[in-house]
Amino acid sequence: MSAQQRGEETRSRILQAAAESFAEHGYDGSGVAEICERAGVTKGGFYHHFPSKQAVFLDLLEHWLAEVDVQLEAAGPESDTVPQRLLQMAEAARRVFQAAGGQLPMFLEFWSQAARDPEVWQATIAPYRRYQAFFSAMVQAGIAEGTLRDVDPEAAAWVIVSLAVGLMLQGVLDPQGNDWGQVAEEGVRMLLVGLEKGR
Amino acid sequence: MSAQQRGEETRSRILQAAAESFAEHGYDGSGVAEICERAGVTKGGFYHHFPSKQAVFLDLLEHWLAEVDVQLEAAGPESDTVPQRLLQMAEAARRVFQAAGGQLPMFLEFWSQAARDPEVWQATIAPYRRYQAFFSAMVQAGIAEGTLRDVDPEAAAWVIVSLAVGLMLQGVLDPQGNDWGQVAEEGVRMLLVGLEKGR
DNA sequence: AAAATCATACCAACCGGTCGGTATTGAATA
DNA sequence: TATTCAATACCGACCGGTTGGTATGATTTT
Repeated sequence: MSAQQRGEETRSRILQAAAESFAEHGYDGSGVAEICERAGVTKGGFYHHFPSKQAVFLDLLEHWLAEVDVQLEAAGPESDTVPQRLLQMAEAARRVFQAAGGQLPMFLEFWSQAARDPEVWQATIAPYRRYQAFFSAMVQAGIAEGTLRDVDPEAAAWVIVSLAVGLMLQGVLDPQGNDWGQVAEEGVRMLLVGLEKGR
Repeated sequence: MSAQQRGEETRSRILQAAAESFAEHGYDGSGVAEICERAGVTKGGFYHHFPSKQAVFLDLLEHWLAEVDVQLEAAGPESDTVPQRLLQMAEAARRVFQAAGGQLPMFLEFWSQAARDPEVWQATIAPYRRYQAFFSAMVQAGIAEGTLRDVDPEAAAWVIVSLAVGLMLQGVLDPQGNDWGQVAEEGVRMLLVGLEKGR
């Protein structure tokens, strides 16, 4: 195996180990030593690949945000009406909840770090506004195509994002407490009753 | 001043100092030394009143949960119809957001700790289920009084709680980004369009 | 005098990060 | 093909500083 290839493999092992550790003990609660142990690397190796613990965290954050963007765009504009697309996305949420598995607590770590570290905040909140804009445009399209009432797209988008964030947070805190995918679906359905034109 | 009174005063000063510190730097980021300095007490005093740092945290958590219960019951059953009460609570949210002020980040700390510490989790999630039950009963009452459609009360309650949690989280992360009180109001209004009977 | 309240001094454990050095690789050279 | 040599990947001991927590003594109330 080439040295370069081996290096990248080690790097990704560190990332995964860090993700697990952060999810389990939080950012502050995770020591570099423990991450190294999980990854089968020593501190020397760790600091060869990353300049600091925070750098690993930011790397993880970026990876995940990119993933969300992909998932959002996946419910592409080529399919049916806006209400149908919204429902599709709610159904997709169920899959996301299962796929994310034990990694979900990482979100909480992102958020709680964002509340204090300006750099993390920037990286977390900026995409957030993109999501809001995304849904705002979607609602606007729905109004234009005549499937949605003439509501304020901005406001509607914020409500959708809030609902999504709330579901996520509850899914993290109480994964066994409910079928959160189903709650997402029913939530969107209820909102749609209020948003859809006619009936 | 009696010794007992002075003791209690010191105790509450420690609590408030801890709340500020936790909100600012997070649980792990807050040192006992800093809390003591803020409270004008030394470690001796601190550990006289509390057995550990975590004990202070749990105390704070309980205090706040009790406060939420009070606020919930305050939108009492003596007033008007269920839709009107829901809107009132949304309006109240605006006041809560302003009143809580810098203390809001504490919530995030509660949540992120709950994801890891079983004891904190128990104390956080149990009341949660009470809130859900509260709204479920409220929706049921609305159906009974004929102001709400015949929806599934459980599901509707989860949606409401999710929306509330999502708003709270966003209010914490991006206080300047929006008038979250207004978003709460519009969100409830939109939901109500879907829930209310007739029109 | 007994109990409560707080101060001072201190400790063992742990933290993120550094650093001098080694092992492995792969291309250039002979 | 054999040898050299620099670059990359990694090791592990170590450092200054901080942490939550303790042990004990002084002072005041009851």
